[in-house]
Amino acid sequence: MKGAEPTPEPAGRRQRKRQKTASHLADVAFGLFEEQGYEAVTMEQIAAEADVAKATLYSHFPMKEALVAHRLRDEIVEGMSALADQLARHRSFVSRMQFLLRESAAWHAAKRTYLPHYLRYLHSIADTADGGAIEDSGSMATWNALAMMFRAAQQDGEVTRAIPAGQLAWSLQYLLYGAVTHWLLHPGTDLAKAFLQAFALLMNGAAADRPARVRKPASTGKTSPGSSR
Amino acid sequence: MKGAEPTPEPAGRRQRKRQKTASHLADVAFGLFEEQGYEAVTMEQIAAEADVAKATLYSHFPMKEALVAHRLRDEIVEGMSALADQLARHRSFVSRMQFLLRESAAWHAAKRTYLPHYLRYLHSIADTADGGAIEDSGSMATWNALAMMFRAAQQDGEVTRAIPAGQLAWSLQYLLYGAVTHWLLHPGTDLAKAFLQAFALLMNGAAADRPARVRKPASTGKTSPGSSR
DNA sequence: CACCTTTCTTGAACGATGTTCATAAACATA
DNA sequence: TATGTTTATGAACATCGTTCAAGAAAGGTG
Repeated sequence: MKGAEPTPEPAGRRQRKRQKTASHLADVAFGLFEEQGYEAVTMEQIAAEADVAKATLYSHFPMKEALVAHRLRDEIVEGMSALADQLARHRSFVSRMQFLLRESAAWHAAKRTYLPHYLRYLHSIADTADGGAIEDSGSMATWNALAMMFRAAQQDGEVTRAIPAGQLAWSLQYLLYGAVTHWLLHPGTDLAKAFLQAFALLMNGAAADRPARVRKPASTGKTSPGSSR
Repeated sequence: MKGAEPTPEPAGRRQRKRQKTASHLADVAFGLFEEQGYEAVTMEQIAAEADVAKATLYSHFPMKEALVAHRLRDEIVEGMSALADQLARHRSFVSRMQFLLRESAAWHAAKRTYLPHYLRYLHSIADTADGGAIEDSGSMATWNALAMMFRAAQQDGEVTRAIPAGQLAWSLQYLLYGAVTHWLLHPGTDLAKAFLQAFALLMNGAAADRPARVRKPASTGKTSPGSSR
């Protein structure tokens, strides 16, 4: 029951060994996290437990949050592939996406404690403009899947082709990010519901259904007197 | 030319003095930032320059990013009020919003260097679930303005009433946040354009204009008279 | 005015983080 | 096998953010 390996054969043996020790470190770290809580565990502790030097640990994971990110990224990737066939069973794009969002919400709820640290990590690599580091930043897995789904929906005529699928994907991702943030701040709210609402908004838009109904032909004064907020 | 005071009369004299020293500290910090760059300036340096103890500085601003946030929040608030009358000149909601987004994009471009730190601050107060701290977190100013605009648009019939204005406001905010993040990572892209595209997406949605055109007639024999919405 | 209470400031320490560097080991290539 | 490159090591280091007890200042009360 060791950590999964989303990257099958990296290249040389060196790279493989490096990834192996990385996974080992992440495993050890997660063991300590679940044992004593994330905050209570220090980097030195992790290094000692894994029997490596602190500098070695830092060469793999520059921050403590990166350990969380490593694990969660793996989980996302394998979760995605696990859901692949179930996704294919759904006929329409909307149905597929709603299923995915529900699953995603459940996953978020399960990993709730680690999400703040994961998000902090994602945010931290965003401003260190590393360029290359973003390519496999974990949220890329989600992004790729979403983009593929949007692209397929565009070809099926369910989604407009006027907007690139990639742009739709990250638009949805940021809407979901907002929902997660809100949910983390206000426990008890329904994350799945928020996800679905965000998706519905993205699909249908916020414009009034009937294009600018003739409200206010003159000074109105018609019905609905309560307009002051 | 001192820092503005968005909070006119807080309450007692004590509170006022506290806010005054806070503004003083932020001013001193910003002077050093522009002089030596954000990273190069340390908290001890700021405290020394402002002639207070380090603990005092930390009691006002728990992190270095909070100094940036304090200043930018003030700028946002006064910028909003400065734009209020210009906003009122625009007739339609879409026109108003596009104007606001263009101005906002220009402001972001001007403050570019500080944005990563500001965003990091916003993100940091999100997971410390302080509850009360969020109420005046600076992005609240933007959120309030957006929510009011959406509410007005709903009353004018330009925006659907099926979704609360507040929800629309933070949906847009997270879309804009995504655009800013993307822009910070990829300089040279047009932020104003991205803002306007995000807004257009929020308004019009991503669903295909013609509901499920008859692509792939084999599967569903339905002639699809367009009922998906 | 004298007194008490609350809040803020101060200085100094502290642990943890993240960084640095020279050295040694492991590996790849020839 | 010999050489060069990547990685691991151990130890030191600066800074950050935090903590604490004690003093100073503002506020309220008699």
